[in-house]
Amino acid sequence: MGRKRSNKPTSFDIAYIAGVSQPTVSRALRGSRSVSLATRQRIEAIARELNYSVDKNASSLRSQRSNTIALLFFEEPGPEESTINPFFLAMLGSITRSCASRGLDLLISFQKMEDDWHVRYQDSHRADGLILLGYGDYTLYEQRLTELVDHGTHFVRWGSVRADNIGPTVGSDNFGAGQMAGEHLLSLGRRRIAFLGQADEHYPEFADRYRGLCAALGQGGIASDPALQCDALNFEDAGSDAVEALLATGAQFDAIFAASDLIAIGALRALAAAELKVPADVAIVGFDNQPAASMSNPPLTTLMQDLKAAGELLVETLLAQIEDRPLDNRTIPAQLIARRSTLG
Amino acid sequence: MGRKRSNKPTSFDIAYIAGVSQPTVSRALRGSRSVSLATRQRIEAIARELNYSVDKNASSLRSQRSNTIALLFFEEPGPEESTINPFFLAMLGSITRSCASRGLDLLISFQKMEDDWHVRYQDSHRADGLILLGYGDYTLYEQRLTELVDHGTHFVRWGSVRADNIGPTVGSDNFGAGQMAGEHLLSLGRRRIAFLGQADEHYPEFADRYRGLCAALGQGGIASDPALQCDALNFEDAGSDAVEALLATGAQFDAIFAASDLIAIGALRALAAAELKVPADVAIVGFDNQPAASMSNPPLTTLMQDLKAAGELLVETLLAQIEDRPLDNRTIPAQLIARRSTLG
DNA sequence: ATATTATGCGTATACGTATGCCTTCTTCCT
DNA sequence: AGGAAGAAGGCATACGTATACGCATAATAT
Repeated sequence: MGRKRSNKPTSFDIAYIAGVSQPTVSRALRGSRSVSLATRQRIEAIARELNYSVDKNASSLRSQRSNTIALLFFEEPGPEESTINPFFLAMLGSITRSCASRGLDLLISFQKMEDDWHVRYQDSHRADGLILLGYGDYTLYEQRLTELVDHGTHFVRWGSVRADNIGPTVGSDNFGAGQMAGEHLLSLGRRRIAFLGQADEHYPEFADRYRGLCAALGQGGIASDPALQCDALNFEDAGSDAVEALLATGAQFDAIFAASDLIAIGALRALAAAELKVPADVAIVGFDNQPAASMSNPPLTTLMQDLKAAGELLVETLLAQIEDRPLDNRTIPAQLIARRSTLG
Repeated sequence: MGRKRSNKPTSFDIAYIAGVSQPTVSRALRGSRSVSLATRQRIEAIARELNYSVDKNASSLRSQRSNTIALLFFEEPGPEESTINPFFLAMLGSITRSCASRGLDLLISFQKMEDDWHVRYQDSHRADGLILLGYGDYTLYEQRLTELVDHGTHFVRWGSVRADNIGPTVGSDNFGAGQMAGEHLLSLGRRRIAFLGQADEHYPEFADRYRGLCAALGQGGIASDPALQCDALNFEDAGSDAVEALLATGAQFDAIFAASDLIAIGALRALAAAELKVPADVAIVGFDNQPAASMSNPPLTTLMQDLKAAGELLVETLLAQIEDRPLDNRTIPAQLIARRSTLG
């Protein structure tokens, strides 16, 4: 039965007990070299005994550094209101761990791209920097990013890594992954490969995947047929709609590369409805290796991104940005997970 | 091209421009009634124009209230290191939104139950309170909870709602849900229903579900057979192991109620391996309505918890706790989602 | 008319820490 | 021995806000 209103010990209390001044306590606990080893150990012992912990608000206020970063998810433009992209959710785990291992606190928030999210974090000293996750309308996104840069706000973004990006960006090697998907399908003898996903520059990651696919086709001596590219945003119904549209055009195809697993799963549904066998009639490759990908019927061949590396790199890049260290955009390789949707 | 080092405006700047004192600015922006309407509006206009935002650290330090809550996930004791229980992940979305709508910041973190997680948040004024999510060894959990209570730390916990809980608890109506599962299976003519999941009081939620099932059986005039209860922790392999163990005993059963979808999916795998048809030979009901539940083969009948209500209630209860308002443990009803794993 | 209360705002200060600067005491070099 | 340089720590103060208190002026009561 402890007191309800425990008087939290301060650095002054410790100083008094240790017979030193408050600043010395602060220096000792922060590991300053100008405190003797003996003094520091004495102070540390007292701190431990009192169950002291540094007041975060005071510390952040004084040092103007919160050791906190904010993770902002942007909701998809798709129809579902409440569901969050599972890929980003998975990334959350990895980012959280990266922060924890560096002693950083992590603030998280979901935003609509249209909202004034940039206002809430920039000046309030809530966070030292932002990690931005989410696709969405790239034109609007670019505008926001420009505002952040102009304002001097620190941030990293997950997305398509290009030379002319606004602000530092970390992302998968989407081009390389698209190539792998293409090569995989070519090696299985497929020649007419459809791409389900936006291929325009408003959706740069999808576009990169498509360009990778085209590159693989080119190397295989096959011209890519624009009729086999079919727009789809990142949700399941978009996938089935796209397949239906493709079938309606009468286009011939023996494989599909879907820009995401969600799209691929929708596509599977539409193919089943059209009585097409997977992979006998149509082989299909997804992207993201979501949990659902191994549960689908048949299990989905897909491209797995290294989430652990991704989270690590995001945090590392953001810190570099905050501490004004030089930083280089970097790309994370993907890996093909072959399952029965292509292997049969 | 904004300045990199923008001199953030303070309440003093606003005061100067408005021709009032700094405290008046503070009062105006916080909506104190002791500032005249005219003055307040003038101040608000200036603040908007300067893009002013209250410094969170200073505000929290002075008021001793951070308007931040921390969400702590406890990792499963199971084998997977990096994966997070999808149910809690889904809850995250709902909690985030509840916080956002109340203007609260949300700090998140994953912990091992063994860690000293209670130290980091209690005194540092990082957060006003904690939301605890996760199962795990209940004995250890209880010990930690007692420490929190003794220390006067505010928290709410997701779990089994009982009269003798340590600290406020919000949870699904696991007993009622277990009953629904039982009634559903009984109504389909099943009589020998196995339960996969821990049924002892170290895992109170699973135990509640089991008791609910037994109650339904009792009302149907059927004695529950202890031989049909088979321990399983919350991961996939536990489900298949349990089914294999059950089959090995030679026990007869025509239905399974699994304590979670993960367990159910593992069970499906083992049943398929044993060449048992679902639902013809064995009907199966899961719990959680995870995304994967609709993807399995056959799609899984399961119990859906109202996550939106859950998040809302967790936050509401925590705030009540923080503000010392009276609070009552409350329970959230579940809903049965019937799919082909029972309907055929 | 005087006593009373409410309104609107300024004064002073506290919240708890981190850091620039200065002082003291050693140590070491020439 | 004298002075320079380094080690260890104290002193003063700043970070930006919120709030207890007091003081006018105005409104109301008696």
